[in-house]
Amino acid sequence: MRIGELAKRTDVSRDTIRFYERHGLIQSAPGEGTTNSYRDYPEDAVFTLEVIQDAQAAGLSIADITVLVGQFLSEAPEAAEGDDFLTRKIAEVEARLAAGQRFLDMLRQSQTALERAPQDGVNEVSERSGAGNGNRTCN
Amino acid sequence: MRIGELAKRTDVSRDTIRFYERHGLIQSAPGEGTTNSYRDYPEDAVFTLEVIQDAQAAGLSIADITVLVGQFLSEAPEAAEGDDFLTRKIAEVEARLAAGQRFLDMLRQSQTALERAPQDGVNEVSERSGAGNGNRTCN
DNA sequence: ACAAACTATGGACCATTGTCAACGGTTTGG
DNA sequence: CCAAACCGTTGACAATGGTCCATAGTTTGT
Repeated sequence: MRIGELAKRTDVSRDTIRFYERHGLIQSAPGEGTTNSYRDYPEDAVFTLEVIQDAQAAGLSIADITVLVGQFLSEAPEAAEGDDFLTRKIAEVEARLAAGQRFLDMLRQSQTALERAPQDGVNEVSERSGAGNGNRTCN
Repeated sequence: MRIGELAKRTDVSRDTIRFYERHGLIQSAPGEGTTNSYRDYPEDAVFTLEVIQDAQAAGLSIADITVLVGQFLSEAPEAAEGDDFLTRKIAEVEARLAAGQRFLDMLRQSQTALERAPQDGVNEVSERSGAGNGNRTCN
């Protein structure tokens, strides 16, 4: 497909798609059997772009995503160093998601507090990592 | 406490602490009863900085965090608009964490696949949002 | 056939989030 | 007392992740 369709289907702008391509995140081929300069994006570029969105939500950089997406979508005979990288990134993302979850819990507590006292506004939210399910890890 | 101690206790550099302060994320007072220019950081700045780390892991910008931290740590009589902002941010963070979790699941699947086939490297990981607990939301 | 819509390329530009260096003043341990 | 370590301010610098513009060629609907 051409870049416009890909952009529409993934909600990623053309400029951003080209930016990703320049950085090696996705690939395209010269248009099959045409003489123009239009590039042709494979069907799975849609999937790749969706994964990239998720990976960014997980806090990974373009450089990291490039490596990881390369490991997903192609053969990966570099089991030794590749898996090491993968393991490090998993730990990193786990930590980040746990922290994000911690913050989300705080936001929800704050919202609850506001709902129950809509006029006099003093939040008694404090004491990091309290009891209950306050600091569950979600693994 | 002074900035050096705060930096050590939170693992946030002095420069970054000052950067946050310039952007209104934390406050300091002129040193109590001293004539020098040293600032004094309250004890709860440690907590605030920890929350900031978590909030960044949740994908929030400095500007957003400034607003939210202000709502936590001070009185918040603006229930109407404030809670609206809070609600939007909660939804945003929920979506981001769900996406991040999706990606983490992919990483783990990829790792499992690599472990079971350490030499011939073709990952048959595909088909977004599969069965099992693959796309649980963690809420 | 012709305008509207699409495409590629190149480089400029931007916001965000820090980081660093320089300079001069302050505190503190020995 | 003196050097080492600390502090504040200013302003430059940098990496990341895009976004925009101009220019020029291509496709497509009517």
